[in-house]
Amino acid sequence: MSDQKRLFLVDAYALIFRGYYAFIKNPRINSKGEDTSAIMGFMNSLLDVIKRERPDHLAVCFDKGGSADRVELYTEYKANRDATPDGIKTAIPYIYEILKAMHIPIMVKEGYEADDVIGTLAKKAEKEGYKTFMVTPDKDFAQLVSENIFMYRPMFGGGYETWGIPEVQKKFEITDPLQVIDFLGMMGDASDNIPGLPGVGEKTAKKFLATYGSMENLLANTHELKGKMKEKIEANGALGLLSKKLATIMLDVPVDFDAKDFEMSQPDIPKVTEIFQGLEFRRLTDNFLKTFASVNEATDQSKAPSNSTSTSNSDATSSSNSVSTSSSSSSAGEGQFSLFGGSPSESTKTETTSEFERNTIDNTSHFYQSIAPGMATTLFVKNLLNQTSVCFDTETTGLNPLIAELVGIAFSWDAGKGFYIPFPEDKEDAQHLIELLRPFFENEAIEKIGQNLKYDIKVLAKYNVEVKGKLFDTMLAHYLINPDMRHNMDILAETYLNYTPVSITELIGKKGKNQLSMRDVPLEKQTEYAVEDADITLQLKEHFEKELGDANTQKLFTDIEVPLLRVLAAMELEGINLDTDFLNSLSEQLNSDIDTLEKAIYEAAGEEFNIASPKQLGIILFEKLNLVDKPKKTKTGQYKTGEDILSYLAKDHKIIKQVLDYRGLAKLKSTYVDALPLQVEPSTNRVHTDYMQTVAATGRLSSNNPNLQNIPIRTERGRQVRKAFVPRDENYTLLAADYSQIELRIIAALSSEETMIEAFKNGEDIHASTASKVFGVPIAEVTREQRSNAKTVNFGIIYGVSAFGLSNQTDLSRGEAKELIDTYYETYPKLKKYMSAQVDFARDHGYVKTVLDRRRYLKDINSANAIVRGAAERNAVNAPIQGSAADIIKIAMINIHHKLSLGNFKTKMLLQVHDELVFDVYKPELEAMKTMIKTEMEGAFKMEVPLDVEMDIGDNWLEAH
DNA sequence: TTCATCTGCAA
DNA sequence: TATTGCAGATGAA
Repeated sequence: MSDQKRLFLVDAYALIFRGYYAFIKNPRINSKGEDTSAIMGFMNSLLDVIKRERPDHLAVCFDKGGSADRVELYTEYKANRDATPDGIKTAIPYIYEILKAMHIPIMVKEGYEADDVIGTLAKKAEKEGYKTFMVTPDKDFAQLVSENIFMYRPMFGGGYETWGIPEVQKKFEITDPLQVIDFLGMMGDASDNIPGLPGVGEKTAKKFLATYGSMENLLANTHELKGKMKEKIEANGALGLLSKKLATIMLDVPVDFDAKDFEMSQPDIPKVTEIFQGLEFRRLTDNFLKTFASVNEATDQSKAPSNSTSTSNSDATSSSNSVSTSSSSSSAGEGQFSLFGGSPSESTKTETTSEFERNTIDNTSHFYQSIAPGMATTLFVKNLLNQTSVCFDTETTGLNPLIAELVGIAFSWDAGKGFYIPFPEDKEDAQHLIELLRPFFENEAIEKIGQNLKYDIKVLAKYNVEVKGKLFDTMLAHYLINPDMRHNMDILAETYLNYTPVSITELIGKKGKNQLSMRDVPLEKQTEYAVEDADITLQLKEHFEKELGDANTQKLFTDIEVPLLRVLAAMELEGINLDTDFLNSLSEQLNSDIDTLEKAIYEAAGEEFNIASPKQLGIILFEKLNLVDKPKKTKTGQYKTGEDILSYLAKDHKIIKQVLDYRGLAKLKSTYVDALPLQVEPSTNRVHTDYMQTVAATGRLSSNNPNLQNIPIRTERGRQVRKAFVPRDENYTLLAADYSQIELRIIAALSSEETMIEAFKNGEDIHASTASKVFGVPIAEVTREQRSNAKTVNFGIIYGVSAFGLSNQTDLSRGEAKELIDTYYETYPKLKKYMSAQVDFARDHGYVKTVLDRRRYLKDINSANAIVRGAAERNAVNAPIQGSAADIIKIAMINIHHKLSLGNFKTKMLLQVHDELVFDVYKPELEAMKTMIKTEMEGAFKMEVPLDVEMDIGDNWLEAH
């Protein structure tokens, strides 16, 4: 490191936008209803830069009034930008105010963009011997990079990358950073509306630059090009030169660089604190205070380390002494920390080394420590067992719990403090170590806290360790607090603790080629990361425990979601047997049928093309064959070729049916027949789906890797796939049990619509019954078509269908559809009343709820935008119904799982498909299971309308229906 | 390689 | 201009 002075120039708007959108799924709203996401995001980045780099010179640059010069050159410049979101507009005055209070200079020049201001300042500073870092994610700045000017780019997932000349050369495949201008000029920039050369994208631009070096040289040598490309470029030379000008950052903005003005100085701490508190930034305030405390410290020492992590070694003997001391006086919870060397400062003073190296990460905000193997572990576990509530987090070699190996486990039971037990690679040693921890995990009296405990439970199950006792899963808690948001820990930490944890990407890199395994991460970093996660999770728990508040939500959490997590873990570990030979032979049949259709389609089209490409297919159908006068287009301007559109055209040309058939078979083959066998887990020879418990806003589960909730059933060909799902072996049979019309029963019960309730009580065919009533014919005389239309309305009602939607869905005209809906509501008046009551409830309370008081918040219910409001109103009706059905089957699953384990049955519950459960039934247990499952499912929730479960068994999933 | 779009499967 | 999901193929960047 040289003594060269360092200047940091921050591209304010770029970071503000970035910060704002980072929170877009979980916007930060304070108690005054202000959206503070943009301010928070920006301040996080700014403090992060200051903390990491401790710049001695710093300024923040804004745009003002756009670039007069560029707009003069090209009126369309940035013309297609969406309006700045309100959340950003309102943030700007605050950010100005904060920067002023922080004594950070704000650079802004009317009629210039921040790019130009930054560029000009960077070049001036360079002349005065400064090293400049441009803090921005915007790649356009790469053109300014020189020996003394760098880009300092925040990366997604945390961390920064610095781009110097070599990085820019590599990234853009050029020799001189100035060529970035030619690059941008050639390929254009959609976000700035810079046109670029038509038909030139990144690849071509790089190729051109490698050959010609510049835009001008390319245009002078177009004779060397050929074909369409030659024509296009020759015709658009002027456009290319214009684009280059637009992409050039100006270096002659009338601003002065006077080093004194840019020196970092002590902020007005009380003022900043006051503003932060007004905005309700609690953790950010702490972070701010700490950042400036450490900046001062660093300044004092003149040469500061680049981070605040320190390592020290100390021996196990000293800890063992402390252990005996404090376990004899194990009353005070706080005192137990003295086990491992007393207060942090005390522990770091210990300097004795031994083979038991210990890793202590200690800064002003936290104290994290890894536990050496041997004696220290035993002592640690002893301490662990004295706790009543502990947060833990497993670190493993991968995401698949069936094959993941433990790399370490972090524990925390006191905010800001925690411990990490690294695991040896050797399997026997690892098993030996986990045995030491078994008494903790299997202790019924200790509450276990975690984020996504289903994962940890599955990992530990592979080591034959059961996690017993009360559980608190922060992810599940937040799912109940606000199901529409996202629930990953990093976002929760940012939202609720104003804290940005070390991201996993920063630790092990992006997925793909060079991603590290957690094992390759140095112990110190593992400790910091893992314990931080446990620490944060613990703090989130404190937060959510209060926020779950409402007694009924507590109950839903404790009695449903948490117990269900164990049930799901068991089902996922169990997996299901798949007959891959069967699927392989199915694949071959499909192949030959697809081949035949393909040839027929090419024949009918008169040329070969990619049938699976909607773009190419659209051109064939609507431009070549001119099948429709005015084909519908998608919002991106492509022809719509969806099944609903094409099926109307089937009579016009034989190619349509062929295409539809082709699509059906190709879909079947690629999505199911060929994909499923690849999902068989080699170590178990079964398929293990992963149920997501916190994804669906209504309370449903979702399934992935693979998704076993969308296996075909409606078409003959498709349902063959179900034959591939088979029992464990010949001693077992598959049993499928599904709720009959559960959603309609729920809406009937919730609305107290007697007519419909009676029909269910009498065991009538509900769709025929509805048809009989709305069409005014005796139930025995209902035609097939009438029943089908009634069925469509019955389902449509649940989703809030319109006459338009219904007419699309059926053969009815718009008028007929409207009439049908009107008659429907006349037949079932209370249903209509119930629906408006739900919407009213949502307007008044901002949420709707299910039978178990699961809430869904509908922020758009009072929106001025009719489309947005309409969607919220449909949600107000649908969410309680779909959600209540989800609640009910969850109850059944928990009770059934409980009965299965109590009775030590060999029968296992394998799958859940929203209203259906699938079991691998041990044949001798069949009769008992039939009774038990039906009883539990039908008895899961009592309503005015009885629940009805249909079940069947078979040698595969299809037969079981 | 990554990402958005289109399409289509289930309840 | 019908709810909730997941995922494959394509094609642009």
